[in-house]
Amino acid sequence: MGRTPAGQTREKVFRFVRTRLLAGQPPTVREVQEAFGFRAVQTARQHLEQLVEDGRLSADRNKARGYRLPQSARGPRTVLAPVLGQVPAGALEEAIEDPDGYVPVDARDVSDELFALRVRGESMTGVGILPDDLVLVRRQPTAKSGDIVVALVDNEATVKTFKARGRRVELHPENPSFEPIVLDSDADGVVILGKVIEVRRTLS
Amino acid sequence: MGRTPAGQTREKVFRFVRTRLLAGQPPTVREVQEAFGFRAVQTARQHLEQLVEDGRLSADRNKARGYRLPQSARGPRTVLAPVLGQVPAGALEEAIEDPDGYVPVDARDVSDELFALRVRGESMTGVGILPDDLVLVRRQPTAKSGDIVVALVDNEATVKTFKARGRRVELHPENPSFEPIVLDSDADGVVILGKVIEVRRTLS
DNA sequence: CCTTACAACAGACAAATGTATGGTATGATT
DNA sequence: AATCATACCATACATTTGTCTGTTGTAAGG
Repeated sequence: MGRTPAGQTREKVFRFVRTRLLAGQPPTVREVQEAFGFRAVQTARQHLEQLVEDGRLSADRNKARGYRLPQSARGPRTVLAPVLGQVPAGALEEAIEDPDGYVPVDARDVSDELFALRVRGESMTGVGILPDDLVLVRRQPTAKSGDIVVALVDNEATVKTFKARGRRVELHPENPSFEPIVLDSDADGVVILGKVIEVRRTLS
Repeated sequence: MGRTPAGQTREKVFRFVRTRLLAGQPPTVREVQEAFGFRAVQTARQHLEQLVEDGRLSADRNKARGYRLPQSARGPRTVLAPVLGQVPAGALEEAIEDPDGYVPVDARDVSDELFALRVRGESMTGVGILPDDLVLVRRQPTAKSGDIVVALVDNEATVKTFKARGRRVELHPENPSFEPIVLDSDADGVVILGKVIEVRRTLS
């Protein structure tokens, strides 16, 4: 009966199970057994039970593939946000129906409606938003002063800093080469699509 | 025996299963049965089998909780990269074991080993990498000239642009207020932890 | 030497779960 | 009316899988 130093094998078992769980395929006790070459089911089971006792795993008793990650160890809830290429006039709904792809996002609030947009132009370089960056947007019809928003101006989606100035609304670029857009909040000229909550850039 | 319009129930079954799968908890046939109040296991099974035949699901035969999402219907393969707070001298392995959290990443290559690091300092503002940004890093021991890398200098992880200059290695900041670091590639002074493949910034 | 603790093994049982066979009812089609 | 397809039910069976009981070997401490 080969014997391994204390706790060493258990650590590997934990990683094996965690990997499988994160991949969405909870393992059975016997799959753990085979993965480690144990000749007895019970050996695998003892490790698993010990991990549960240590709080590193949780278990649905008497259920097939019943081992889970406890709430604490669990990763963030991930949702997929559609990546939109073009957002022609008001056609946000349709654009969301036919996205260019999806990106995974850590869902803080599952009720949030998210989408992603690729940035065009250099108007926001001053705050580190560069051309071709991807902005994650939470849909909302209004914004607070200082928020970076996606707004529909002249049938085109644009990323700007939102400023409320009395009865007016200003959309400020963050680049001295560009001019602010000033609009009457009553006018139909301005439509807030949502607020930018994250910026992503892929390198190379 | 109540009867439902053609295909209507099946659609709901599919959504139920998909939701469970995305949540990492594959359902059993009987769980589907109960979720829809079928009085026969077989009813649930027929729906599931039909979905498999339609290519909307795939199945591991004779396995508990064996229904899966087929590759096509699956979104981008999402993996979770550990977010590291501190990376003390060479202790990358240990740091990965005890992360501050995880972020979802679209895994182009599953074999890649990824981790995330929070940026400190303003040395890379020139390329839009600001303090408190999160950089996603693919572990690799070498880099090409021009790559933005995470390197270990004086027991501290730092983000810089990598430049090979003959027998020397240079780590360039992207901010005129900072000085490049020049090192002998032979010396132990430089350890490349990996290459930055993505930059993320959360707003507000 | 004795005790204790741990890692692993062997064999068996029972619950959970996938699968099969045959039947009833309803609607559409011919 | 006859036929066919679909949705559903009832029951049984076989495999997978979780769980239990008891045992062996090794290491550490008294």
